[in-house]
Amino acid sequence: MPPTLTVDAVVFRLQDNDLEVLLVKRAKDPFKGEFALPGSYCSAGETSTESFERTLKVKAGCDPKQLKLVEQLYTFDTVARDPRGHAISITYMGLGKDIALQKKNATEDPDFYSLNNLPKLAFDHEIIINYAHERLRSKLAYTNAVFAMLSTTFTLTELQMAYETILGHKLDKRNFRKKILSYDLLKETGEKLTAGAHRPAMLYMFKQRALEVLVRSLD
Amino acid sequence: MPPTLTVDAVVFRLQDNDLEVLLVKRAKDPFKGEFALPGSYCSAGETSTESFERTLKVKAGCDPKQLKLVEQLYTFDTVARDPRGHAISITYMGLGKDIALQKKNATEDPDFYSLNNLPKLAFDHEIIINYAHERLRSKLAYTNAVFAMLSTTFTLTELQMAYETILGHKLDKRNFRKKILSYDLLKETGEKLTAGAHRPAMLYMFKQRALEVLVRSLD
DNA sequence: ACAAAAGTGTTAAGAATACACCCATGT
DNA sequence: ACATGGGTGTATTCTTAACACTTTTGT
Repeated sequence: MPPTLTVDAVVFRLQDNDLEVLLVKRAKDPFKGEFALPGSYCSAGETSTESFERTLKVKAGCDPKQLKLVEQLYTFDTVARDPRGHAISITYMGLGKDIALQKKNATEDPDFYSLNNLPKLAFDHEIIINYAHERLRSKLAYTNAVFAMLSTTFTLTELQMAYETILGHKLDKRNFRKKILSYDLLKETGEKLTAGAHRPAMLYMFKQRALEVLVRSLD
Repeated sequence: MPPTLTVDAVVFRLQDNDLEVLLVKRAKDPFKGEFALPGSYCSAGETSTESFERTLKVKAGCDPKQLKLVEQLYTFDTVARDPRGHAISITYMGLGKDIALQKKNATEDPDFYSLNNLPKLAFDHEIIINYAHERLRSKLAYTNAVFAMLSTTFTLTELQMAYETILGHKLDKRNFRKKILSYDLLKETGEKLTAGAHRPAMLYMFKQRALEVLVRSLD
């Protein structure tokens, strides 16, 4: 008799220089009406990645193809975690940009909420979100993972702001540019972005929009 | 109907400047008689850590209290992973020193095997072992995790050899000593170890025999 | 006296940090 | 002409890496 197996999804996006996470309002007890991460039971014949994708579609009206990076986080289990009894939850983190939610197809009223102002959460979901945030922060330092949270093209200032938002502190402009360019991850598009009464900014793109691990760190 | 949930254990020890992993010979099909990581089904009412500990006791005659550090690795799942059908495996890594195996109480003939000379393994267990080895290598660089694989007291040469064995390459003696001492993790015991026709070596111990995360890396 | 491992410092190269002004544009 | 964000370089400190000889012991 195996324990109950569930999947929970931590989906992050950047919006207005804020890091936001996708939450739903639970349709059923326990914690009915409270905020929670989208989650559901795993079914036989389904990998946990497939359960993750199904959960996003059904519970949050979110097409998982919009996520540019998905990574398994950790498998949480304690007997007391879920008031219904012993549950084991495999958690995944997904990152995207401009993630659309088809609320009319979603069963649990999904929306994004700023990490700086989280509502009270069901289960141990606040712990899971903090774990995911910490993982994301540390990945920024040794991978190109930000690509998943930006448009295809972006200015160096936008890139720096993404880092600052996720890390939670300011970075030095000259040092940041020197370092990120030294990694040879970016290429100039040749296009410029004119955005107001000031000098236009060069638009860059990542050479690879797939996860790359760097030798030295960036923080 | 949830998928089958199992736990697999990767237990490492250092022996004669070799990194060794605990393997069993499977008592039952599938893969009967082949080498595998100790593993079993999770039961309801049991956390996965408890399943891990029970597995070690029953399958490998290994008292889990001998492990000085235990860490969850990853949850592997693919439909094809186990010929019996869909299985999900939560994997744990355990580290110890002088790990005793009570073979007469073990159901599956446990023993340690060098990572440099692994037999053919059942399931995807070779992948899991490589994943664990990689995790261990990277943990050496930013934590004091080696403590779990050494005696309470040790010489700096022993410590360096532990690093070299796990990392798989030589380190510079003077730089290694300078760096490891600069972290302030070690204290001199005042005792010396006389071990042959040469100058005796100072014995050190870790100030904390629990996981600590360092600011800068050691490699 | 010799063999064997323990112990020890310096120099050079590279990486990280701190820091301030000119440039291109819109109004 | 002025306000706004874009773009750039240097000096200092810290970290890493390379490298060889003396010390203490047992036989």
